[in-house]
Amino acid sequence: MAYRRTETVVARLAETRERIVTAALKLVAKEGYGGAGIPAIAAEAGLSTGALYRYFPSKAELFDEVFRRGSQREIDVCAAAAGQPGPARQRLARVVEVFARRALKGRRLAYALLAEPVDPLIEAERLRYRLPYRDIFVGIIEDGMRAGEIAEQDALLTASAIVGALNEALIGPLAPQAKKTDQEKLINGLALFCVQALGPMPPRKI
Amino acid sequence: MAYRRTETVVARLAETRERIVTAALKLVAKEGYGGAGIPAIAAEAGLSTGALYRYFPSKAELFDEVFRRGSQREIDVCAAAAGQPGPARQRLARVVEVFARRALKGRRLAYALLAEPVDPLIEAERLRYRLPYRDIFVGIIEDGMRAGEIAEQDALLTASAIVGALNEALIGPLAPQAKKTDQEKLINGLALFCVQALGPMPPRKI
DNA sequence: CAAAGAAGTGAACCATGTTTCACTTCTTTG
DNA sequence: CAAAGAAGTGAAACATGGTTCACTTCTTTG
Repeated sequence: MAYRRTETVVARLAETRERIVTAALKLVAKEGYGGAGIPAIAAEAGLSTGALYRYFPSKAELFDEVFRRGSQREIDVCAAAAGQPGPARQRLARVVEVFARRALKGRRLAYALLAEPVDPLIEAERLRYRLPYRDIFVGIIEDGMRAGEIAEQDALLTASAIVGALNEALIGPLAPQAKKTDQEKLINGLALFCVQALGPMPPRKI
Repeated sequence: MAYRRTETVVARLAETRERIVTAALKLVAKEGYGGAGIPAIAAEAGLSTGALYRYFPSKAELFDEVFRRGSQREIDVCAAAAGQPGPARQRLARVVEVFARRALKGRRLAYALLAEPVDPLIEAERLRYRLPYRDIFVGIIEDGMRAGEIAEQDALLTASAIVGALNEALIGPLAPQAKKTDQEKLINGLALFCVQALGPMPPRKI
């Protein structure tokens, strides 16, 4: 027994792993998936292709983590916006605004995370990372129904539809070659769309 | 000059071309894109791989046509539904219902056309084939605005959002492994969502 | 029916990009 | 510092699947 992982080594390994994810994220944000092959990521992280495979068993698993990282902050911010007190419609509008505004700000990454055509393998990952958003909306809608602020409905359906609406409406403006549109108008329009989609205030129960 | 294309030959060529597209469509509908490689398509159409390339210069162009075919009937039906007389909201609801109902009926193909993860190359085609739907909705919305039935709004934005909402809400139920849900409920829910998203009837102009 | 032009064949080719592996370098321990 | 176990290297192997091409078969015309 002549070698054992020291704390130092463990820390360094963790740091390297971190560097890999960061490098991948950086490349994706800068050049899209086209520029984010394994050799490029490894180089960007400052290690060899082979070494990368000591940290991630496959590209798919690497990108699983890359998506988690790329999305987590956004999801957190949206969840926080959703958690603010207020009527359901207002909360929904806030989340939509926050989501759209941030996406438009970090265009390249948002495009990659939401819309850029990618390998089927990675696409499958990406679909999964929409679920948290859907769930945020489900929460708001259910709260609204409980509070009698919005009509009874299939919260999952409405929430899915909202997620789809946001994505699709943003694809165009997020595309790298898109010409600048009036972002605030877009954001407000989207928020209005989503809030209205919930339907009118239901008649008060007696 | 010892050979020229006879009418007969021209007809046969056209027929072969047709067979290729049909074969591709059939394979996609049956097994998804996984089963729809060039060799498989050629075999299904009853000719060799090489021959196929006399009809289509590349896979992308073949699939361009495959999408056109796969979508055209659906688009036509939706356009017809959109063309029926009536107030904009009603027309929108009709289109949504028709679209969703037909998608749920031809699940496998609809899934392939709308949602299945595919090569980036093909994904790009697919994005293009959403535009006709968007344009149908744009038409309805603009009519509605002109008629004072719905509030002034960015028709392109609303239409895009509707397309996205439909797609996303259908992905789950269309997925091959999805368990059956109450389709009519889904369809009605979607129609309601979309109609409500247009906003309330604006106050009459004086 | 011979010549010419076109269509058809399918195995080989190629491009792309992931994954492996024999080898080197580094780190730890007795 | 020698031995052992890990981590790192990077060129080569591999996998996938679209595309090509030298050759064969078919069709037309004089």
